[in-house]
Amino acid sequence: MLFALFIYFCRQPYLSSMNTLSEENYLKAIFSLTQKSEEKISPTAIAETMGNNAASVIDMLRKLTDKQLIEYDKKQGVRFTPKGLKDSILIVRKHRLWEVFLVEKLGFHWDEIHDIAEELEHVSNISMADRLDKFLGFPEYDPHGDPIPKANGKLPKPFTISLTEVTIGNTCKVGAVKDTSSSFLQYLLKLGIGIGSTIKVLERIDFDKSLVIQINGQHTNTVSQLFSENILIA
Amino acid sequence: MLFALFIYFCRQPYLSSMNTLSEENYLKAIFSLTQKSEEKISPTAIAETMGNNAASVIDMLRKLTDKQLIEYDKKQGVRFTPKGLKDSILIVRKHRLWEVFLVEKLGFHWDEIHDIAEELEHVSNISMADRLDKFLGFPEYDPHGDPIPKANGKLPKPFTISLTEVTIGNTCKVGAVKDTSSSFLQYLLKLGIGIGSTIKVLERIDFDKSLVIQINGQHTNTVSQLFSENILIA
DNA sequence: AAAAATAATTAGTTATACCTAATTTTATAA
DNA sequence: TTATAAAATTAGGTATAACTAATTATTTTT
Repeated sequence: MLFALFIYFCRQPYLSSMNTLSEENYLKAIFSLTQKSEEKISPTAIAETMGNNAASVIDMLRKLTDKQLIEYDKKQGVRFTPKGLKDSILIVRKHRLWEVFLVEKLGFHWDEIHDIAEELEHVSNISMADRLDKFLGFPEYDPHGDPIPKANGKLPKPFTISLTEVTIGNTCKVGAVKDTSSSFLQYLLKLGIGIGSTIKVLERIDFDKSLVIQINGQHTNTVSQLFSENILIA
Repeated sequence: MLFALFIYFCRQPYLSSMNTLSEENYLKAIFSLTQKSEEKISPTAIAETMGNNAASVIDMLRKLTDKQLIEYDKKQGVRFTPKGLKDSILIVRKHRLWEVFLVEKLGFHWDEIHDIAEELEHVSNISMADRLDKFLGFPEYDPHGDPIPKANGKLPKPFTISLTEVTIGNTCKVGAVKDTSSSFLQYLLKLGIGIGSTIKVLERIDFDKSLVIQINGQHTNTVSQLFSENILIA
């Protein structure tokens, strides 16, 4: 009898250990917001990153709270529970590992991989991430230069200094791109800029803060401020 | 005006070129039934393979018919349209290629891969199958010995002759397993039998049609009729 | 401090894909 | 041929996860 009660009270939280596709996408969006800024995470902000409706977000926040993946109140915004953080990091880990796979093993270009990895990241096998990690040789950064969470959840140091901050005359290497939209990535491809490319900053135009840069010691180009802000140096 | 009408009438069938997860699972189930026997494919049979309800199947058959993936009437059962067949074969192709990947590249055992491949097979990028195929060296058979459809939709010859048909005293090689359940695959693992293993049939027991076999020229074992029926020889 | 704007929330609706139960149709056996 | 069983189908319902529109809270501006 007592045992039955025990079972009864243990049911709820442990039963729902797996997350739905939709839940995973919310976790990912919330995680991405925690990385992007220090501000509190609001339903509206989540709706924006997910391209959906705040009302839908509210619904889901209730669900994620019930599953003890997040805590939410209007004052503090959304915050992860330890379990929620762990789950989110695993999704990001899988996403970025699959991106490496798609580029290194299947020969996709870096502007094609995001959407594919969005599908692959949800594959639920428990040892998948670790096996993939090993197979790929434990890469630290994905093809956009984003740090890949380790098996223990730790993230390698992300690149944070943008091309706008490089002193005139200095040379640097591209560590990551901030914007990962196809249009930006394809433009970079056209300019011959990729992760590891060498960029020498020749001149800064005061008028609009555009930069004249030399790419891989070869051709020079003028690039906009927006462009420079989205190049992070190694 | 006429043009607007043209657009209007063209909408429906072409709009819905991508299939949902659920639709893909039905296509796969129907395909698997076409491979297994010559009988007409009934809603009940589909419900059985999918482990769901015949009423649900009827619903989906209507949807797949609307999308021009199948044709269905009670007399003839379910049959693919060319488009439906093409889509199904692509799913099977992806499933089996991913299975090869999971075993060859990630080191999974053959009893672990089915469910993972069920998730991977739905990844929708148009060049995924072909890139994966190339990366894996264009394998002809998956880790269970099932033929992998080629890019043009053609299937390599499947293995059809079971161990029950091997003459006493003869030696054969395992080409495929019919049953791919974990319990069977794990038992085979325990016996040291895999694809390519050598089996010599030493004796047939009249009473229950069990076989005494020698595995890889080493140890001998007695196996049931059900067991032998599920080993297909190369 | 009141008005206006923005954000959060609720209420009610929709589509998908499943379900059960009841009914109709078809096939099989008496 | 009729009774019975099995299969197909319909009707109606559920959960998920989205939506719109309306309402309530909270900020911001005046």
